[in-house]
Amino acid sequence: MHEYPPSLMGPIIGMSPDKKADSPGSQGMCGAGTLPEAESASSPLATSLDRIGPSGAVSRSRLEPEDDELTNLNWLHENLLQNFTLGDAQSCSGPLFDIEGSVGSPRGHSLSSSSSSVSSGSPGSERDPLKSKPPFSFSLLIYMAIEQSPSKSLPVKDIYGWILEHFPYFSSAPTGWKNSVRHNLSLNKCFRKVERGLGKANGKGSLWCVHPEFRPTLMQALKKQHFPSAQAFCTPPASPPSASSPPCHLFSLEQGYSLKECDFDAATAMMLLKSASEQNIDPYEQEGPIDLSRRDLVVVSRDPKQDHNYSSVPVSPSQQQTTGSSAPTHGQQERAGLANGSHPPLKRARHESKPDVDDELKEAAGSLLHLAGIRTSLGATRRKSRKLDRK
DNA sequence: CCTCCTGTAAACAGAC
DNA sequence: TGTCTGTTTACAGGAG
Repeated sequence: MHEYPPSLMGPIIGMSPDKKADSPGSQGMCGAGTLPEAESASSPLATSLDRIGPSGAVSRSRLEPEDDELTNLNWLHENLLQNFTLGDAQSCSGPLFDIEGSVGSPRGHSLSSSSSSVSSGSPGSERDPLKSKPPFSFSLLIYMAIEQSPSKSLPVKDIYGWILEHFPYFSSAPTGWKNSVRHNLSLNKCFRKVERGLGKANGKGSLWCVHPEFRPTLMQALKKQHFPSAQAFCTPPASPPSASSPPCHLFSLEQGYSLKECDFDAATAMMLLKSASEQNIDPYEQEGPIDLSRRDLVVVSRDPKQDHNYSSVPVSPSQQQTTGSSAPTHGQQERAGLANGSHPPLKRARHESKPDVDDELKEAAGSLLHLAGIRTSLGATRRKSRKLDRK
């Protein structure tokens, strides 16, 4: 049985119907939402949005690294991953992992029938990475998008943009994926809605951010999700890959990034590390606004207990531990249970076994550090400064 | 076979 | 009014 963290599993989800109660009127603490929109009047999220075209098209790829983004995926991609591209990756030979994991896609069905489903194509046939379906679930895509944003929060539109930018596959996919994204945001507990200041004056909708409590989970899921089949080829994080003896399996990202999947895993580790370090300063654990650097954001629903559920049945923490047995229908149990955090006992327990997660985090972080130190001194430096910034 | 997770479609309401 | 956003329900398919 795979160990997808329950929280990541499906309707891991986060917002509960209570969410509705959260809406404008009852946004509780955040409702006030009227944060001093310190931001450039034009955009509360200027730091992140200003790089995004009006149409939502993100032009972040050419991103000039921002101090603010020291820990986000941008630098990771740019520095860590790209280094791989420029580095020995090219000299590597071996199975080319397309984005779908040609060696065995974890998930068979493609996003859409129209997709240039690599899996359906004969080997060797058009395996255009740019058109391949990402090996990540929407949850992870969203997660990455949010995490890589300077403010650690993005409006759906920007999430779309990020996904489109990094996974061109979606640009040619039916728009249904957007629905899926929204669906995920709403359902997935890992994501929390944040109210923008100025009463949405700067755009529709709210900002979405990752619930800190689920970061490790997401990290883990990310780590596990990208190439399940590839793990067999990869050296476990425990043994930090050295520059000289890393498994050489190429993994081509849509953007043209080419990296060894093991390295990619290391990238994940990067995130893990970052995540771990950020846990202590997570906005959610603060009394104030969610973002350390941005006080213009207000958590719409920050209570981890304020779980999402389809059935509108509030679940108390204690219930979360024991529920899962009194579910109506299969489907509903599935959803209500996961959605509202009342994961089935087993899963719930798994999710709560933080020590395990921590170990994983540490383990991954360990290899990550090696990689960071060896391959991306810049990244390390940035992360460091980022940390300082946060303080 | 069953359960769970994920993706997709669709309906609907509210906000802009 | 049309579009976007957010929520919810339902269902299908794959994996464990």
